[in-house]
Amino acid sequence: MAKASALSRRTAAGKLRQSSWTQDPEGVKRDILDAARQEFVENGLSGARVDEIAARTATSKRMIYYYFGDKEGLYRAVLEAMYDRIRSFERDLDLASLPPREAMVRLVEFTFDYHVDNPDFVRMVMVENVHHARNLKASKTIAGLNRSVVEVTRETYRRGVEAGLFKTGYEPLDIHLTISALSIYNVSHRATVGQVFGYDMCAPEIIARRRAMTIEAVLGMLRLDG
Amino acid sequence: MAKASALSRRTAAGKLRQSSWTQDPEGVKRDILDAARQEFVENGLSGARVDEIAARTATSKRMIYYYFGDKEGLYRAVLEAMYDRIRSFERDLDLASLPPREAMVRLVEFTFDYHVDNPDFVRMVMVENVHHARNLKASKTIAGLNRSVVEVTRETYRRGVEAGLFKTGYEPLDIHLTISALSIYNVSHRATVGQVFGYDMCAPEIIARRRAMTIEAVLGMLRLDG
DNA sequence: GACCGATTTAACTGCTTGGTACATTTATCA
DNA sequence: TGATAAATGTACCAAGCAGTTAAATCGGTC
Repeated sequence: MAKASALSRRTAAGKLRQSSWTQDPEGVKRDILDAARQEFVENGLSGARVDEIAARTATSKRMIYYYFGDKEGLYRAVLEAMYDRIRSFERDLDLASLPPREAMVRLVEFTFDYHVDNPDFVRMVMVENVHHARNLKASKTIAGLNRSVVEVTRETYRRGVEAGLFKTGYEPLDIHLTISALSIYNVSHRATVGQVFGYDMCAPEIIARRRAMTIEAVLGMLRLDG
Repeated sequence: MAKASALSRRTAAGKLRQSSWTQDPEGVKRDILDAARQEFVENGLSGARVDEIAARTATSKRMIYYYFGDKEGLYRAVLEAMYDRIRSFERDLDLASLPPREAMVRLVEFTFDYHVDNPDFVRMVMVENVHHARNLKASKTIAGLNRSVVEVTRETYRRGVEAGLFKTGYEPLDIHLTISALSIYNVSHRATVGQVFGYDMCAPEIIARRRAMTIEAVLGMLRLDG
């Protein structure tokens, strides 16, 4: 496939090999991580095959073990890279400048869109849950990371309550979980929903509809008159 | 463990075996399905080991292949049994006798509680999604099954709209998916939420809180004044 | 220009694991 | 009671697969 791209150094049939290559640790690592992400996302942790990951790279299996130790180490590296990415995105949110209600809507939209746009992340989280978050536990980097979203939620909710717009008494984390649940489901359960109900959750108009409903649900939950 | 129960016929150390056993096809099948469910729920499809399943039964590995063909056949059988169970539960719902709003609340409560009470089902669905619902596709039994919940949702929603209680314009299936999303998440994402936020989604008081919020969110979404 | 650690290749290994061959026992029924 | 089919136990196998060995090559340094 796209193996003969940037890192191309393989010969056609193994013969005639020019036996010349350039050192590129970072490039090789990125190449491996990329191939691994695809494979883990596609087949899960147990379902993924190291040989298959190696085949997807421009390098060899040996390098996987050289840089990542073992299969789980590689998996953990992929997981960490994904969480890093979501953290960097969260910084872009600037809700303080918006009035509470609009800020909350934007927070929901952001969360919803992030999951739609990053199905790989959703699937990795799913896989991680199947494995009881064992590798999340083992990772030092990730601990105390996602807290920031909760802080943003807390602040937005607080302002809304203060302005007399939102019902009081909720835990900010619970609000975040509600938003998460409604956002993740549409991606994580595409396959079974598609199969059982014949409903294509990839279709743009359906995604748009579920997005609107998610906003309504969250605002409805927070609304005062009940 | 509980291996030496109803089907007990194993000798202590293999020696001294009395070489006497009774035929019990249905019992053996149930025994295998039970052991398989535990293993698949615990480790997923690829992560599950046939030898481990056999070890959990009172019978031998040979019987698994005798009755279920191969690993995937066994997995499919477990999946089908789970969907059978949820279908039988759905019959217990009698919402027609309740006013629309109360009926909707009860529907949400039922769905929420079912998932909390059947984490195995939730995990199997998760595993199935990791595998792109490939086995759901392969199963004849399951197709056109879960439709009944949607019909119940449709009818309840219709009555609510007619009574001037609910906002118009929603798809019944979308309402069901919203309820499902909020119900499933608390079970399916226990591990990662527990790890990332230190939040114990098994704790009764937290479950109760999320249950209440789920009801609020769904009713809030359906409410007229917006 | 030779030395050295970092990087990379190619071939290999041994255990795991899904699946099977074959013998044996149990129930059925003529 | 003895023939036959269904059910079960035991031992085994071959492929799959994570992980390794050993040697070669590269990039810099003195």
